[in-house]
Amino acid sequence: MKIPQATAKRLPLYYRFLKNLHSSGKQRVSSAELSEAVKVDSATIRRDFSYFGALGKKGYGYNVNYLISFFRKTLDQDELTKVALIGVGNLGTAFLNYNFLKNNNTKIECAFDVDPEKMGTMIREVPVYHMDELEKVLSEDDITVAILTVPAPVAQMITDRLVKANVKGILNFTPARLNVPPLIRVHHIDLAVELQSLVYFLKHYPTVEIEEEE
Amino acid sequence: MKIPQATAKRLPLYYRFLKNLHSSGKQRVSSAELSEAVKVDSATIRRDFSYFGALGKKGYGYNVNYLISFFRKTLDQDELTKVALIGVGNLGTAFLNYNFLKNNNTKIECAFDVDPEKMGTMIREVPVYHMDELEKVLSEDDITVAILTVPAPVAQMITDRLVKANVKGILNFTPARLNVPPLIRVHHIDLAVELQSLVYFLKHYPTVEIEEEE
DNA sequence: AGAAATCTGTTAATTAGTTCAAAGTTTCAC
DNA sequence: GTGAAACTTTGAACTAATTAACAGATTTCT
Repeated sequence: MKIPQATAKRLPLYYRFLKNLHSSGKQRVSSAELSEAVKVDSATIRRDFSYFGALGKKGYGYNVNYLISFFRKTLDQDELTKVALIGVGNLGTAFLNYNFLKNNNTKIECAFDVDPEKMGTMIREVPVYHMDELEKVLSEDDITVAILTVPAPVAQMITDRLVKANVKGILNFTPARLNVPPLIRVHHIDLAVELQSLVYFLKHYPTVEIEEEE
Repeated sequence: MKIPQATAKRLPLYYRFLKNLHSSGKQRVSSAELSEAVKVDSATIRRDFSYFGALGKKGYGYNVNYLISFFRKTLDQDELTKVALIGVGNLGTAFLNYNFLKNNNTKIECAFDVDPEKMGTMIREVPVYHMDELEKVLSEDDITVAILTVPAPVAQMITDRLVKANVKGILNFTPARLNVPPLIRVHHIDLAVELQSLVYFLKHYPTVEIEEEE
């Protein structure tokens, strides 16, 4: 199945809004209504959905329950994805308090930090281990996704360890650009760059309105 | 000047790495070297730079100091951009502790929350006001950029107030998709979607390697 | 039942973004 | 000074993504 990247990035968004619609009692929805909610052009939504075949009915729209169950399967929502959090600083702690599980069936299973004070504690029921135990815990728990919220200077070194420990995907909140072997996937979220580019757009594109994602 | 969006988003990234190069003593740099550092194809870098005219020299590369001073002007780094933070929860607090100023000449000038406990306190030298004072403080301080880290259910209501208070750009960390008038710019950073889409890519695009942003 | 309205699926057109590669400068080594 | 090597600039090709537009299917209305 050849789904464009841009489409793939929107799927979780669709899924979440469909669940909202469902819980507000809606049975059917048109691409135009959904567009209003998720702020994506309705033609784009129809195009996106059609990559998966004919999910809707002409003249009717889409059945909310059907779409939800379809996306649940497509997004593997039936199995829990375990995630490790590396670096329990301010940002890391914020993520530990963020309930990813609720909407996404992803769960931060364990956290790591170098601070001996933090070691052995639990934050929101997530155990915090010392960084030395990284490899051991990851392999025992069979975790292949990591959120990286460590200081930039140590990001590469820790990434190397993650890769060795069989991690396949990294959500990198560090300003560092990571060197990884070809099959490892890294998504960057660079807060300073986001803020800076917003400011740039405001000053230089004063009339246009566009959204992003990153 | 017609700079493609994709290019504009990379500018802050280039700027930061150029400063790194500078402080490590480098005088000149080729697109290939820079590519290695920022993980952007070298042809893309050359194309990006060339939108601004001929910044480099054939056979030589780019002069680091020249590029830095050029981007400093282009990114308006000489004037400080004041930013408001709305919602001093876990994520908001993390941002207050993040030193945007250091690299970007953007500064969180004030923060707002509904919690009366927080009101009147300072976090990292940033004063926390009650949400009721939003309009007053923003207009007094002439702030037009806001970081939104409030609970999703109140995001739209607060956005409406921000817009009325003359805010032009919003960095939205809320899962809500905001309704704003045409001239207001919103960048979304949706943490759950990012994590979810990373997981999707891992399962469905196991062999390809691509990076993202924003 | 028939006419009007709704709304998808998809083809085609458009726009945006990336990458290639030829042409042309500059540097460097000798 | 000369030739080879290094590197940018830029037109052109290519790839990806968005948007328009409409035929065809279904529903809704009367």
